Amino acid sequence: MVTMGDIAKKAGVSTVTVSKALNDKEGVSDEMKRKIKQMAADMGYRFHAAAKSMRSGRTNNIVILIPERFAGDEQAFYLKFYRQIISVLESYDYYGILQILSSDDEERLMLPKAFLENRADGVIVLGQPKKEYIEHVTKENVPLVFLDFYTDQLNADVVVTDNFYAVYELTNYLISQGHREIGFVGNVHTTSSIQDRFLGMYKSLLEHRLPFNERYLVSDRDDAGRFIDLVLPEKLPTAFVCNCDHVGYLLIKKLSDSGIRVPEDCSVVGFDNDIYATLSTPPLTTVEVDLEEMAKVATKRMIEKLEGDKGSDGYGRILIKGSIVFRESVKNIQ
Amino acid sequence: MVTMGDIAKKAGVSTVTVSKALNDKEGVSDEMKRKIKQMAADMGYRFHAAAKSMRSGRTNNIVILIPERFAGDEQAFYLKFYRQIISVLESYDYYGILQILSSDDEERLMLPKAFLENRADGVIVLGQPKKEYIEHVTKENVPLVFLDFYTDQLNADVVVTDNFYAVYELTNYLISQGHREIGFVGNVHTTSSIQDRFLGMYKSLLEHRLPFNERYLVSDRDDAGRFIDLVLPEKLPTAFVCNCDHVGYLLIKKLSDSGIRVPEDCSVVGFDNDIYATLSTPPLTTVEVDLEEMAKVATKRMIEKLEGDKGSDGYGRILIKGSIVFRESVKNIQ
DNA sequence: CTGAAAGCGCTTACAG
DNA sequence: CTGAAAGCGCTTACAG
Repeated sequence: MVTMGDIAKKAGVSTVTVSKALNDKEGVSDEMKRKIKQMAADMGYRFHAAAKSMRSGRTNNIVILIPERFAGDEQAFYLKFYRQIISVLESYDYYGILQILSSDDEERLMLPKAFLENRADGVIVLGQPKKEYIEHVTKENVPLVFLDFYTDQLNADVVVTDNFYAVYELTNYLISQGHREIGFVGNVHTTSSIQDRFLGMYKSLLEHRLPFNERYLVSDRDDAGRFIDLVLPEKLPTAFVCNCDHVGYLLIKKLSDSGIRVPEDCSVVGFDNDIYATLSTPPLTTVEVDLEEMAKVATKRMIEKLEGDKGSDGYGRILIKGSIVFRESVKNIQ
Repeated sequence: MVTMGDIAKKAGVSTVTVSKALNDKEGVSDEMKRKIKQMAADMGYRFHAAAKSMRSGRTNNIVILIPERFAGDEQAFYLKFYRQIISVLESYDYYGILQILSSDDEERLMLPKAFLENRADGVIVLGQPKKEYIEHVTKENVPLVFLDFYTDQLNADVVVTDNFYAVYELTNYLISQGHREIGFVGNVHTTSSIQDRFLGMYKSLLEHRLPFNERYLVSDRDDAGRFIDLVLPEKLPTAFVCNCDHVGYLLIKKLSDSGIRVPEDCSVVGFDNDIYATLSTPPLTTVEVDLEEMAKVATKRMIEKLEGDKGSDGYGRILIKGSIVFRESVKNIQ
């Protein structure tokens, strides 16, 4: 291993000078800097993060903590999220250490091991852990950002997609296409995302002074989150808002099997713009979440906290806008 | 921050004793160990990875390097792979730092930054980079394991799925179901995986003294890997081996559109057992790759290299068996 | 069983 | 513009 000391010896200077030169600090002549950098390159010198970290007390690593049950998802949504995050981190010279939060560790309120070993400066929690876990981790002295879920903890930084507003807009669109009888597919008691999506639809109906018919509320999963068979109401609305594309896909299958054509007899919209939106026939009008922007905002927030621009104190809940993707699953029935 | 020194002061011993106690080394009375551990817990002591790393010269971090073009994949196959790897790493008290290899860095033969900064002890390359990159990285003094692709570098550790043998078995199965005219869908010049899958089929045909009809070879993508429209041969074989499920899915669509029923008129098999295998009608008989085992073997190999059980020297190419998943896309035509 | 000393590779604060 | 000294938190090798 080549150290600054080795370069110093060879160059006939002190390690202090080498350190200054390689870090482009003042107090070394340009000529000397050039020479030292050249030597470092020739000798295959590599920085030693641990030594730097010892002095600064910072590691430039961030833990990304994903509860186990979200990391097994077929579509790897959270892993894609993680991939966005590390790209942003890298642009700030940070690294992201992924840790999966096992249900065991979640139960026992264990902080991520990488953080406990001082391998990381902060933790981005990606996906909603149990309430007690959130409370516990908030109490510890851990720089935290919560990503993609709410919490009612006051002293928390939260970045979420604007579920509410996106479905509000989506429903406005349905109404602009002449729909007055609108249903919702989803169990509003499983996650706050689904609940907010439901409420977004509800707000749009309220604003247009349209009633919501409880019989048009179709559950798609049990309270534990497992999909159940969809039960269609006897009389159908002219359009369904589905809480996600996967369920939109299943609903269209169900409707087709009953001889009901989409969108001719019934319109359907989804949420996520994932693979199910393009695989269904017809492809779904849906909402695309802005993963990249969410990752960017959450990461920036974390780095602000760590590098302590003290002006940017206080906590915040940041909502990131999604965008509607128009496809062929909605009919204008005006 | 609490240090060993703080604990030592409070306990009235030296840091050496604290270090020994917390690391469960010999030379401290059980009574004292218990007391020190209790104090450490009470005081919220956290290990300091950087300090340990300075002495040992090791970080217990591994870089997982994925070329950019594999990390954008819709199904996030490589990210799922990464997720398996970190689970194995964690069980050995290691951490995985994901780095995406940009085409720029690939062109300029840049080693992953986390490695250059001595943040990691080794690199697992996941997914095939350019030939020049592989050559360069092999020459540098980096502990390396290549995962999920071949290289003709002799001094390399390689862990791949046994594409060849799996498709050989899959084709044997087709033949056992009475098929004699068997086609292949895939461009054999894009990746070594596809090539090996083709050769596995070919071996099975050879063994059964069946000819391979060049007209049954259907290309599915251009040499750059982009999907192209499938062109069916005028006369169809009784079965097609597809190089992946996605193409199997597309082929079945194509056949259905031409009024050809699967499996009644033509059987189809795929590879990967991904979402396309279950989404196609009928669902595909296919090969499931053993991600978990591959991750386990690759990770173990890396740790062996680092912890230098010198007996386990030398390099190897390790093939991991997949398994056939039987579904409804093959007809017995005996 | 316990501890004083040295050192891992670097940077900061100070002196020249 | 350059460098000697101290220290970041820990562990190893040695002495008692």
